Amino acid sequence: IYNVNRILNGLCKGRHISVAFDLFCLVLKKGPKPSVITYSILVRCFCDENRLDDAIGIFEMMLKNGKNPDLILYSILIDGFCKEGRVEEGSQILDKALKCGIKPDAVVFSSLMGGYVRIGNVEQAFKLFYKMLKEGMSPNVVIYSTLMNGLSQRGCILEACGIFSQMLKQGHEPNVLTYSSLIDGFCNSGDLREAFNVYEHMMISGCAPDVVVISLLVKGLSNVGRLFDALRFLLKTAVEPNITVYNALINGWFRLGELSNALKTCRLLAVHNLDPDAATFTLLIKGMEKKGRFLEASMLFFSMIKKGFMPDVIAYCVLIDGLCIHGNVLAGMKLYGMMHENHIHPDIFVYNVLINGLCKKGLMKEVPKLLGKLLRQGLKPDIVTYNTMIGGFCSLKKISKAIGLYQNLLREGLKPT
RNA sequence: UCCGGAAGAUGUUCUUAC
Repeated sequence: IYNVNRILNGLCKGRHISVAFDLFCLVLKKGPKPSVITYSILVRCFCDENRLDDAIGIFEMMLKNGKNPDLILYSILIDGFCKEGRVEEGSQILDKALKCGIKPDAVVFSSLMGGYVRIGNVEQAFKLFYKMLKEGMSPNVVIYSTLMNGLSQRGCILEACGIFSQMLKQGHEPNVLTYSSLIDGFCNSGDLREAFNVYEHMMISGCAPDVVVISLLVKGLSNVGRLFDALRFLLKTAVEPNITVYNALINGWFRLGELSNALKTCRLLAVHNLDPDAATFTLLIKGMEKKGRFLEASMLFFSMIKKGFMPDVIAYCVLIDGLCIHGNVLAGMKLYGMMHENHIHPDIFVYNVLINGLCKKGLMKEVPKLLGKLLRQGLKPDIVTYNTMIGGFCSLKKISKAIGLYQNLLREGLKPT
């Protein structure tokens, strides 16, 4: 079974899910008897594919076959739920594990904390952190970095620094991920000087920056219009930039409205043997829209398809938005239909963009149809949806309708912005 | 003789009062 597990794991890591599953079924029938690790590999595999139901299915099959899950298997499941944003269910799984006498370790805590950070609930992540301390566990660098990351992306850079020094005091060595959280935090709070100080510091401490760190700094400079500083920085660093770094530059040029420099940067990609990705196309589409060049935006979208890139949900969203803002909601709806044909599931952003298009045209009667569709898809109107509709009713002077919606959103537990 | 588990980067929607 040891060797079977190795093969299974290889297949899963290589995303050959159906082959892996066939092998698994074969093993179930003909032996050798699968171990907890065998099941764990499959559970992990389905979690990575966002197929939590199937993951649970394997888990239950294992129970039926008389095996007891261990800490790592629980950890895989918990992490799977957390990564899907279903942290509460993740912690329910932990409760189950506790009842079986399994003690969570730092990995389990970090999964849950990461899950809370992902849904924007840093407070809850901290509660878990304190719980760890109370239980006498010592947090490791992953735990600290997760917290720092949550704080940084919330704009709480001072608190992130506090956690950082706490980590140092406990004798933990920061790594490149730890530093990147700090750098991101300083960039987001507009303190590029400090961001670069951290960068210098990490290099002096013998921690080599990677392309993510470079991209953070390039983004930081680009987003405040310091494109030439960004370029100068790229020349100095030994790290080979990737497409994400170039996209940050392209974004920066577009923010400045410098279409020609944005396009020049795109042409540089070929020189450096880099291929544009979906984000590159989206940036270009959006950039064209900002210049009012809607036809070219649409053409880019279709040339993207011609070049073999399937537009993702964000690319659709940007183009639909452009069309709607341009007043062509009908074309937007057409693209919305096209998404279904291509098996791209519209998300709440797409619906908000379409609803915005309808509201701006005063077509409030059409909105409920879209609401019905998003609900049937298992989506929920968010605060942006409500704001958009409220704005639509207000501009039609239908204040009572607007107030009705406002009360509705409060009832849904949404926070007005 | 390490068969399974955790953290970081680019693109999208509403609002944001001179």
